[in-house]
Amino acid sequence: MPELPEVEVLVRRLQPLLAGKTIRNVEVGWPNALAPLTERDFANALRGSTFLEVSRRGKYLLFKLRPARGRETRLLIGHLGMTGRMYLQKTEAPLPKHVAAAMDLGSDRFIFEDTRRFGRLTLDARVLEKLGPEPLESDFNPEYLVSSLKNSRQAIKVRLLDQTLVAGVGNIYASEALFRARISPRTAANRLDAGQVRRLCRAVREVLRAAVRKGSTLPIDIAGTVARDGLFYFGAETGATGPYTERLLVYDRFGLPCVNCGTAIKRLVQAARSTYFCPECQQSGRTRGKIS
DNA sequence: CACCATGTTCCTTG
DNA sequence: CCAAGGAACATGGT
Repeated sequence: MPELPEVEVLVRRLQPLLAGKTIRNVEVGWPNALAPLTERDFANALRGSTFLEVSRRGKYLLFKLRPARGRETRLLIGHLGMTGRMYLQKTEAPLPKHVAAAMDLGSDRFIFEDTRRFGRLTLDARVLEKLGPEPLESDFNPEYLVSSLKNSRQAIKVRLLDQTLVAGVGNIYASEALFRARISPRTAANRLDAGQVRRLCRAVREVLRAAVRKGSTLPIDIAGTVARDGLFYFGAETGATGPYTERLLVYDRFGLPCVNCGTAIKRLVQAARSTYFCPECQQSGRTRGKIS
């Protein structure tokens, strides 16, 4: 479930559930998720620690912990990869099949499960150093974007996925942002004019903010009485009516009519990832073609 | 068997 | 040194 909005919504929901809880024990189902720590070092470091605060940086979840001994707080860092989920379940409940790590909190158990195993949960904070600005903060602005894009001939869609440019945009919201900015995903980054960069900057912020807003109103089952929550892009699991239905305007809509002009949405592959766009609304180069 | 999937990192090539 | 492309990581769904 992992782009910035999904992580943000998850963080907001985990915060009140975890704050003040102490880790009594740790069970590990997939030691590689903890790298470079070993299973034993990980468990020893966490056992007895208390959750102070849950926050986010890009697509990473940040768990601030007060250790059992000593005054230094510690930072546990989570990444959901492609299929990671985090939630609480009752201690008596059976562990899920693809559990990477589970933390016993007393009456609850904090679960990190991940079928595809691209996710991570580690005390190694180096990954955070390389991240670019937060897209919803003020240092992500047109001036920054102009100067960051001017020396790259890479397609703008591919640039948006670079977490050192901006932290938290993934494959889905990259397509969505370009659609809203009416920019072709194939345009070389250094060929965007100032107006396009300004539109793109605003589109990225709006698309992410809107997704956080929608996710925040969803009745997801983070407490884990049901194994799955509804916080997913396609929303199919809990009956995708209501707020989900029109969440994504181009992503995964190949062949379907553009919501602006009715032209069939196209799909292309860039950097081995699918890109969806409207060939009519998103033309490369100058602002040619009709505007809706 | 084929191809697809919300992500990141490492290696190679130019 | 950098930019860009591709493979690798691993599993499941269609």
